[in-house]
Amino acid sequence: MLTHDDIWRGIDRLARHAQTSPSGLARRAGLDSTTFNPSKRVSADGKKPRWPSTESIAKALAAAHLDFDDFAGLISGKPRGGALPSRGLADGEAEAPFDAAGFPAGPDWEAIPFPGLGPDEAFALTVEDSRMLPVYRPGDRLVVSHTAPTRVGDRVVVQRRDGTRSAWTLSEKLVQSVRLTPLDPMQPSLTLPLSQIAWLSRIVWVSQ
Amino acid sequence: MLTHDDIWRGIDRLARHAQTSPSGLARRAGLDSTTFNPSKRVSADGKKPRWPSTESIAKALAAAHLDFDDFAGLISGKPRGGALPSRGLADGEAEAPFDAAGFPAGPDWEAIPFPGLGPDEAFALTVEDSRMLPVYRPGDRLVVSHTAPTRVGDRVVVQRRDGTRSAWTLSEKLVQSVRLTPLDPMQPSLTLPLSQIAWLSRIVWVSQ
DNA sequence: TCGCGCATGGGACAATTTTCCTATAGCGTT
DNA sequence: AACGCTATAGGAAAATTGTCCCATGCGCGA
Repeated sequence: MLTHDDIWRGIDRLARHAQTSPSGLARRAGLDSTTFNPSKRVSADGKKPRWPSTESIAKALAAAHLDFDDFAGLISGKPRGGALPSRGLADGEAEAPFDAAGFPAGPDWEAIPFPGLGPDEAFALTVEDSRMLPVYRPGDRLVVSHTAPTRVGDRVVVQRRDGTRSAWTLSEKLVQSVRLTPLDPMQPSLTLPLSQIAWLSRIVWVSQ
Repeated sequence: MLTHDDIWRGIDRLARHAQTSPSGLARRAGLDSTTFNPSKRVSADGKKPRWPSTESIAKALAAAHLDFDDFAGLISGKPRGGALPSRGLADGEAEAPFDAAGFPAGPDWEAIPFPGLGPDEAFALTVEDSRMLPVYRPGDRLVVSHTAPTRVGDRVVVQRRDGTRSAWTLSEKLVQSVRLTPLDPMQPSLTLPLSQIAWLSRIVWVSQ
C-alpha cells in the first residue's frame, strides 16, 4: 500500500539525499520552487490530501540522479542490492586493485553493506588521510559508480595511469583534457590530459 | 531516471499481475475504467505525454495488494529480496515442519531464490503429486505468505491440526468454520471448523 | 446469429495540480 | 543593523488529469 505520507516522506528524503531542501529540489528539477511546499501537501481548507504528480516525481528523480527503484527504497527503507566491495583510497600501490575496465579486481577488497547499488555498478573507497579535508575526513567511505554520469561540478575519483588515485571536483571537460579543482582550497587546480587518466568516475555517496 | 514509458509499462504489468486489463485494474481501484486507457496516455493532439497521477497509482496498487517496492520492481525488473526456505508439500509427516506460529522450523528446508519477499514473510511448498491438477502440477512451487490477507476466492494452503496440509480455494469465511472448494472440480467441497485448522494462508505466487 | 459484457477511442467537463505572484520568517555575511 | 539569499505560506490563474458520456470492436455463450 502506498499512502499520502509515504509519497511526501519520499520527496523529503529525496531532497535530503540531494543535500538540499524540498524547495531546492523542486528548483533543480525545473519545477516551481513551491511545488513541494508543505503547504501544498493538503488542500487549502486543510482537509483533503494533495499528491505530487508522477511527472514531478520523475523530474525530481532525474535532478537527484536516482531511479525509481531508489525512490521506492527511500520510502520503504528496505535495503536492496547487497554489499559492495570496499578498500582503502591509497595512491601508487604495487598491484593495481582495478581491472582494465576500472572495476574492482584482486584481493584486499572487503564487503560493506550498502543499499541501492549492486557490486557491478559501484564500489567503495575509504579515506585514510587528511589530505582532502575539509570535504572528506579520515574514515569516510566514498561510493564510486562507473555508470553514473559525470558532469561539471561533480566530485570524482581519478585513477591515473601511473597508479595514483585521488578525489577532485570536476570543473571543466575539454576535448583532450579535464580540469580538476582540488578539495583542499589551498592546493592549485590541475589540468590533466585524458591520456594520463585510466578512469574518472563520480562519487555517488559518502558515508561516515 | 523514470520515463513516461516506464510508468505506463508499470501500469500494464500491474494489471497483468492482477490478472486483468488496464481498464479492469482501474475499475477495481475505484477509478474510471478509462483512466489507464492507451488513448489517455498522450494528449488529444497526440504529442504531449500524459502521466497518471500518484494518487491513481496508489489506488491501483492497493487494488492489486502490492506496495511501492513491488511497483518499482515491476518497472525495473530487478529482483529484490533473497531466497526463501522451501520444502515439499506433503501430508501427515512425523515431525511438523512448522512452528506454533506457522513459520518454517526444523531441517529439511532448502533455499530457493525468490524476488520480492523475505523469509519472514513467505515460504515455498513444492507440489509433489497430481491431486491438484489441473490447477497445480507436480513440480510447481507455491509461495505461501502468512502476512498476506486472505479473502474469499483466494487459493490457500490449509494446515490442519492433524498434520495434513493441502491447497484449496477459499469459498466462504464463517464465524467458526471456513468453506473450502477443492482444486479438482470432481472432488466435493468441504466445511472445516476453525478448531481443526492450525493455519490457513494465501498462496501468493506459483512458479513452474 | 444475436445479445451481452468488456476493452478501448474520442470528446467535453470537472477536479486536481502546477505555476505565478506576493508576503513573511530564518539564516549568514557584511 | 542592514542586506541578500533561501524556505515557506497563501491565493488566483493556468495547465494537466480524472470523470462522465457515447460509440465501436471484439470475444463469448445462448
